[in-house]
Amino acid sequence: MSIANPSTSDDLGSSAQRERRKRILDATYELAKSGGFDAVQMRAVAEHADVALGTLYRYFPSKIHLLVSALGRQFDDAAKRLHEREIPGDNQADRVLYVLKRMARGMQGDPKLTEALTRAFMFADSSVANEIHVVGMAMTSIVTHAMHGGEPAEDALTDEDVAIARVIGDVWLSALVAWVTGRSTAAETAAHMEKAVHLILRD
Amino acid sequence: MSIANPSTSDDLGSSAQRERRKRILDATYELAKSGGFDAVQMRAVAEHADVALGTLYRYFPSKIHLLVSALGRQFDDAAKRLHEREIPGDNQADRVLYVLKRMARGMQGDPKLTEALTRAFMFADSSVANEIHVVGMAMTSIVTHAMHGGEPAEDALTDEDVAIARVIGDVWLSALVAWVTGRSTAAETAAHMEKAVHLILRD
DNA sequence: ATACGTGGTGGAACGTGTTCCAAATTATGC
DNA sequence: GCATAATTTGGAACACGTTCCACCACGTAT
Repeated sequence: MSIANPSTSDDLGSSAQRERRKRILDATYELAKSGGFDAVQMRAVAEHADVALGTLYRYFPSKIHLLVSALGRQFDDAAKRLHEREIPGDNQADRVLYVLKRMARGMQGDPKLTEALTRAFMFADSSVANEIHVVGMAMTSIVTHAMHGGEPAEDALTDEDVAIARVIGDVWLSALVAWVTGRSTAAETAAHMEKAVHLILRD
Repeated sequence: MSIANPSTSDDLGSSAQRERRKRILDATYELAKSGGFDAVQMRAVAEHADVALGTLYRYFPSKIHLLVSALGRQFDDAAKRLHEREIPGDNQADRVLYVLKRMARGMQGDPKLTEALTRAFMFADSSVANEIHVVGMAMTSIVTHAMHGGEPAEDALTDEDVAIARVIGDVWLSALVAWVTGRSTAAETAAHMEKAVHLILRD
């Protein structure tokens, strides 16, 4: 078995294999985007990516792994993009809210995709720990980066900072689930996040 | 269709129907307790509750409805039990933590059950809104009750109180998911909750 | 008492995630 | 180039959630 840990994107595999892996994630992305969680059917993904079903399962041992990996790729991209710029805002709360709203806007632009990825994330069990960890890291990194104003002084991260970022991430995740599952509107979600961030980050 | 809204426990149905409903929820509970989410198989629930599969689906239109209803029943019970007593602790944070730890202990005693109910809750979509609402209400009520020290002055609930309780509930849910899915240990979860509550409730 | 209608029963059937396997293809060491 | 191992393929098969249907049981109005 040569494909051991597909969660870290850089390592492993011949170029043909990296190609296949990318095709699979792209197909997942497309299907999720147009039809949400239910539309990401393993047979459809395989067909779309032009691999056999067995191969798909060799690369991603379950639908959940597949979707969470796709989510990880997306979060990584988002984190990378955000790290390139300074975050506007005069205090931590404003900057964090700026970033969260930015991400929320992106997600609301692709509700089906967001639904698929969020559901998968919430449903994942410990066998998906690696992939989940990637997502959690990206999330925390995004929030702490915003807290610090986008300055590259990332080394100044205290435990306190990380704890705060994790709490905000938790609230964000819950709010996301509520929105994704149709239990609250985008506006309610935004208001709730605003309240929460001000509660947690009282500069 | 006479069984319209089984989420509010009091209404509807002949005694034979209430009986059936209870048997179904009990069977769900037992199966979840011993085998978790995967063990709650609709055929097994039906057999255990001694009803036909079709009948089960008439009472609960999906596995998710079923599990979330079971969760609602459990939260209601927990809320009722907690409302009967005074909550020890000198400030809001202590009291809330007391309650959360109490609930956590209960849940850790039945990890499989907790896993089943939490997964279902996270996976529920808008068609389960009623049942979800019951759970959310119970959760908020538990936290606000703790904040106010168990005094029956529940009328003094401000919007602020409710918002705070909802944020705490969010963090709790995220922490619960992390624990249930094996991404964090019970101790980590407890520490995280402690941190979060102190962050949010600085008396 | 009888007929009617609502709800329950038993079981077949379908869709989709997942597993498995033999054959075909590709990669690797000599 | 060839032998051998590893990977991919195509497709069958299985499990479980869900749907459907023909039939039965029981309470109620006439």
